[in-house]
Amino acid sequence: MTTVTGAATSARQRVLTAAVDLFATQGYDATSVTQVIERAGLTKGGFYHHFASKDALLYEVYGDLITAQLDRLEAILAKRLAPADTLREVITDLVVSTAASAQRALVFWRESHRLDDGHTAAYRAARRRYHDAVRKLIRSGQASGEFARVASADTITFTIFGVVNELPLWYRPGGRKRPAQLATELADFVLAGLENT
Amino acid sequence: MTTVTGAATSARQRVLTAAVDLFATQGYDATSVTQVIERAGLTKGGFYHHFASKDALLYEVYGDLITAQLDRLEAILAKRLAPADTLREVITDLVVSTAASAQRALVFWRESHRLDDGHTAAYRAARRRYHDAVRKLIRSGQASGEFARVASADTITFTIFGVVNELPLWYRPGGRKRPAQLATELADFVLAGLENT
DNA sequence: TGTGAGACCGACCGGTCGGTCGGTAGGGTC
DNA sequence: GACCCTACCGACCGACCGGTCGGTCTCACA
Repeated sequence: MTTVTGAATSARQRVLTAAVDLFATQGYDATSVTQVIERAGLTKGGFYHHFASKDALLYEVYGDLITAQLDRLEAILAKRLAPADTLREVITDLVVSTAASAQRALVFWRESHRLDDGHTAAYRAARRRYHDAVRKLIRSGQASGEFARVASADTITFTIFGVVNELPLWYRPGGRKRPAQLATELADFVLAGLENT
Repeated sequence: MTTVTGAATSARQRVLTAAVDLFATQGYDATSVTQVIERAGLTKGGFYHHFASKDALLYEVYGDLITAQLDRLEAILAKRLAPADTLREVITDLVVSTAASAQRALVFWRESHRLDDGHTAAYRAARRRYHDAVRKLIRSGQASGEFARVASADTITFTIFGVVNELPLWYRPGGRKRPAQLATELADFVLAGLENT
């Protein structure tokens, strides 16, 4: 009922915004299409004119976030910096971009297990691609002797993605720490753990 | 329909087992009571004879996992070991106990946002208690100079719980690495990052 | 043999869900 | 003015949801 947005935003955009809000706070299943359209200020018919299904909406919520991250990953790798510098840049980008889209990241990540069909298989593949790149990076750093072998590349990779994926759960945009500072701290900590003494 | 269990298991236990399985793979909302009872091999009436509601079932799934973890935390803290040794024991217990109850941990943690009522507020409090204890431990280690100040205690705490909470997503009981080894690697890595050089 | 209690059954309830569809309002084009 | 197309409306649909309830079966104990 209460249309939140101003005059000029498109119905489609209003639906997306409302859906992210509701999905993030209530979860996907617990949010009805009716709730979404009430907040977005349109009707069932209008909704289904723009979106094929409720699932399609969830799919779109995540949208290009992961692919944009992947693009920037490739750009960082292309610079061919030393492993430590590469890893620092990768971690920083992950933290900053996840914090910037915290709500969307939260929704998709919490709900992604429901989406094993072809639609989202692409997203999961992208996710794995990112994961593999980081692991390979750590492994090569360990092979060259730049990184310590204190733990396996797998475990360290899971650790990095663990924090990053959970970040939407505790990060608050207005909080004391800026994303850039979080990123620096995390990179410092990870690289300290990898330091070859 | 297909009752998975043998003869002697109680209906109540069969329901719990079936529910954890289904919740873990499909999510709580997407799993109907009918699905649960079909797998457990009883009927609606039987289910509601044992459980007050579907919510109560979710509540029970997590059961005493977190409180048992909390008890062991207190036991470890009571030993009053050096921060590094304490942290190692804490991490080991977290990893091993989470791996041992991976499915249950996954369900509760993914679904816990739905449970803001009094029932589960206690669980969230326990979780926070654990979180605070680890942070305090790191902070005191940093204050005494045993740990490096490479990153804030907050960030390091979030990192530890990040991996642990995500562990149910990638850990496979039959996998190559035993939980104890994972725990050792993680503790090694964290402590390497905290080492004061 | 009688009786009471717990375990369990299954038809049924009101309500809500995601999704459909015939219709309309308005603007661009010829 | 006739036409189409896109955006949007809202009453409606069948399916299924969580939960109820009167009843049955079994068995311990009297």
